[in-house]
Amino acid sequence: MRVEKITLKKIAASLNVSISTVSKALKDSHEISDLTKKRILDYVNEVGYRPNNLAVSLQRQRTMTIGVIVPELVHHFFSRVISGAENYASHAGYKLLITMSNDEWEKERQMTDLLTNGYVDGLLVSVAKQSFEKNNFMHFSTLLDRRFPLVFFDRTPSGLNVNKVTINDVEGGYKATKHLIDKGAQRIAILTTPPHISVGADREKGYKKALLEAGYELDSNLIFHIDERASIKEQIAKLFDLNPMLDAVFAVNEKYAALTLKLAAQLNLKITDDLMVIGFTDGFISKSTTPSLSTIAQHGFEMGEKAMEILLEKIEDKSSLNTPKSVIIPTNLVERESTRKP
Amino acid sequence: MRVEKITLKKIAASLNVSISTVSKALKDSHEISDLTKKRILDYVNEVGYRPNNLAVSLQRQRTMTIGVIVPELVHHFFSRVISGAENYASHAGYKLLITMSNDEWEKERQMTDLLTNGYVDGLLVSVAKQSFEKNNFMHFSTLLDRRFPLVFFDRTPSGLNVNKVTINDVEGGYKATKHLIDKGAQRIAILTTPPHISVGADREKGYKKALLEAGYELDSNLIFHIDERASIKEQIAKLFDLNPMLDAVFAVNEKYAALTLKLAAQLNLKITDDLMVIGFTDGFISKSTTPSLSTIAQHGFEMGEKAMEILLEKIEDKSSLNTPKSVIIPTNLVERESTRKP
DNA sequence: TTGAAAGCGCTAACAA
DNA sequence: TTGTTAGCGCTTTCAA
Repeated sequence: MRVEKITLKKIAASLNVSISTVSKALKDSHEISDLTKKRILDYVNEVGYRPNNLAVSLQRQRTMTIGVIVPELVHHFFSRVISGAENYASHAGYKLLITMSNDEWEKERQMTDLLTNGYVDGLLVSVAKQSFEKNNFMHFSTLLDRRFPLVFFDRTPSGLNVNKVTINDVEGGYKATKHLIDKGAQRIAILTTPPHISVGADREKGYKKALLEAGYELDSNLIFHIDERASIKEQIAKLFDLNPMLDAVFAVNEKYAALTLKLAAQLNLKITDDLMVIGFTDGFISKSTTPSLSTIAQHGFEMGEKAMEILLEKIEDKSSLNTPKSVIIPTNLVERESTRKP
Repeated sequence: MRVEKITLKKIAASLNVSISTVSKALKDSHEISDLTKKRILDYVNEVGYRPNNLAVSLQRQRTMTIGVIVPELVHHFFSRVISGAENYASHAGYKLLITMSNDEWEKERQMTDLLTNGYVDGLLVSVAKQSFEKNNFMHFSTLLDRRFPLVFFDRTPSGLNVNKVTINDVEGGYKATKHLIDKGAQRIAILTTPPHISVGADREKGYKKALLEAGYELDSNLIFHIDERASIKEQIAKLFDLNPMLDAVFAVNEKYAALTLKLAAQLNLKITDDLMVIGFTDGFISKSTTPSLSTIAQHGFEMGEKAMEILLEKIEDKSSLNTPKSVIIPTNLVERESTRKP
């Protein structure tokens, strides 16, 4: 069992050649004779040499890897974005290194630091909730100053002129609400996030826009900002308690939508006669509930691909860094059983 | 806007001191006078210097980061394991770098190579499906030869004596099936993976064991190996077609279980009178379906913590590498509506 | 065709 | 208290 690590230096010593000869031979350089090449290659295969990536990257000042920072991994949507990014990146010869911020500012800062100081050539980020709460994006503005290639997706920092790929959340919220209105709903509630989460706030804007446009009145009893630190289910239960006449719910994510459905079943409410529900994000959950959930599809995979496309463009052509690019991925309504009326 | 990168060398030159003085000052070394320290620190803060992690790691031969390779991210279970691993690691001062194999052998090999040649001090892996199909684990045996700290979780390579944290899948399958038997089921089907996926195969073993022990006969019509490249739903539909007398289904994962429930609703089968369903993995899906799903909880978070605990132990005490450690995380039955009879 | 040497950015032993 | 130097493992230019 071998334990010491093998380096070019050791190979060179064993074979009585210089380090540069070994290095060149491994790159199949024409400078090296076939005989020497073979001798070196044979030996290298035998001992199972692997170049040290740290040294290579340090020297090359290029890593061919891209960093991704997401708030969490459990969300189907983020996983899809990552898959899309991975797909695009791998075709271009880049690898992906993924980290989680856990929605914490400090961890986001730490991972940004780790990745952008040598590990990766570019960074893809969806911003942590806590960074919005603190309204602190200085770890990103430093990167911008350094002209480090950086693209945001879905959750983008406020007040910074950056590259970003998002969906039109206002429009998405509008579409969802409009759909409920078209189906005849009279009292439509929204289950949304606290106001500092831009995606939730925007979907809420769309909700309000659709209601007002249709001549409905806004009712603050119907607008619930879910606090995830407490029991989500109890908060939804309270919504039902407070609003006996409720006939439709727009939930800004799959989780809230699925829980609403579950609670409705417990309350013996008939979908869609008594209640209609529409969610957001077309993940596995929406397809597998009974009844299945109508939703707004976000196309995470495409978002990841597009974000990576922009990032690689910024990496390969640094001059393009001067003009931040902003792309909006279209959403669309997916109608399923939870809003399908005869 | 600053664009060139700042290094110790440049700082030293600007301040007319040596590189090592700057380096020491940044570490708050007692060797450096307070005056010089202040001068350096002030300057460093002003220009926003960040050490190059590549250089630091190369020099230190230590990165304080751990690599994780998972088949995919969309599975709630893997996300939970990662969270557990992250939790333990961060308390010990380690960071996590996550990559996906996409269940592909080549990508798994590539990421193993990338991470273990400089980027990380240790590796946590759940093996790709394709590696089982090819029965090729040489990228791992090379690591073992090199005595690189390595711990597997959930899906472990066959025929290699390695550190691993798993659940007892045979026992899990047994518990699930036994539960259905206890509830009075007569014709119990299993929806499982192709035989080369060890976790599926083991759960199937437990299924058979429970049936035989209870005096049931094994019926190959009731054993379905799902091929995920084709429509899962159609395959489940076929199971129902073939077995009109079917009264219970054990699905080896949440996805198959949720789809079974959905199909049952479409066929107007009453849960639990006509059909009972039990799944595997206690994720969000199992809780949110209607009826909610009974399942075998795998405790992914604990698995991640334990795997990381073992890995860090191997890293800190290299001598422990000689004795591979194998830990089994207990599973438990979670009874919900899909098997709850009056 | 091969080798010497500089350098990527940093740490740390040793010298001044 | 500060600076010089060697070296982590590699690439690459230039010399032999």
